[in-house]
Amino acid sequence: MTKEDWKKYSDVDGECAVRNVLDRLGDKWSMLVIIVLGVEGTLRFNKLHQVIGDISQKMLTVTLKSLEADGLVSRTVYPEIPPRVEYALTERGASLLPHMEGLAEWAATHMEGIYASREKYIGS
Amino acid sequence: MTKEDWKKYSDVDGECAVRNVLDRLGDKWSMLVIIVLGVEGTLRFNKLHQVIGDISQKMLTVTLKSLEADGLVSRTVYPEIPPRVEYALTERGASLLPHMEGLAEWAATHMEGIYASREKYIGS
DNA sequence: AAAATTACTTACTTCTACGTAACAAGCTGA
DNA sequence: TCAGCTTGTTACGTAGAAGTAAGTAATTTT
Repeated sequence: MTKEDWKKYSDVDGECAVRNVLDRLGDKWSMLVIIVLGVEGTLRFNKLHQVIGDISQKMLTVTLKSLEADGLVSRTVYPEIPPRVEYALTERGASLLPHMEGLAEWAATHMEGIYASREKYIGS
Repeated sequence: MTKEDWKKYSDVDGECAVRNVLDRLGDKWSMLVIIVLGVEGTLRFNKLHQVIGDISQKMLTVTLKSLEADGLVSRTVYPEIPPRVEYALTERGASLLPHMEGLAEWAATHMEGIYASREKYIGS
């Protein structure tokens, strides 16, 4: 990726597609949902809720909707009573997994040093 | 990365180091600042401000401080008048660059399909 | 007839990230 | 003497992100 390629990521005109796409993944839960679906495979709503643990029901639905809108997660409804809805990564969502794994591995590798830095740092 | 490895990323007890580290990078400006410093090399405050274009002065200082606290960016003050302060990536910050490039390339590749998905999607 | 199940929705409140604009320090050149 | 340069800080306000808790629908179980 060259210097020229990167120029376009600072959107002076407010129209940077890359930033627009990544902003959605930068919220509190999207990455985690993708990772969990990637690791566990297809999951129902309540199971997802239980695996993540500390997400509220509302934020789980909101996050899933946004991921579904972007075509990263598929939603399959089985018209039974009580209802059954299964969530899974789409191909596009799965293609994102390696990058998230890369980031997470980086974080796991460096977190000790980062914590040490934070403690030493005296903000003005 | 195995299933067991990922288990720890859902922090039921509120203590997930990976999430703690990545949360700082998920804000509006951190990734962009790292990318710009990675591409352009060492930069002074005002130059950084000008290259990014649409960041406020306050958010640039806040973002830089947080990156400095985490040891991702170095800050060098030259005691001159008017002052000169240079920012650059540390080794740790530079080690993050490939992952960001990976993400950005993924976004550039998929943004067209994602935009199409968003338009087709009818949220309830 | 009451309670449980599943997958949500809605209303309300709280929190925090971010933006704007003014001010500050300390020397320099007009 | 006074505006101007660079790198910030401070006070203040707001929009949107996120949390809480209750409600809903349709059916089976007790």
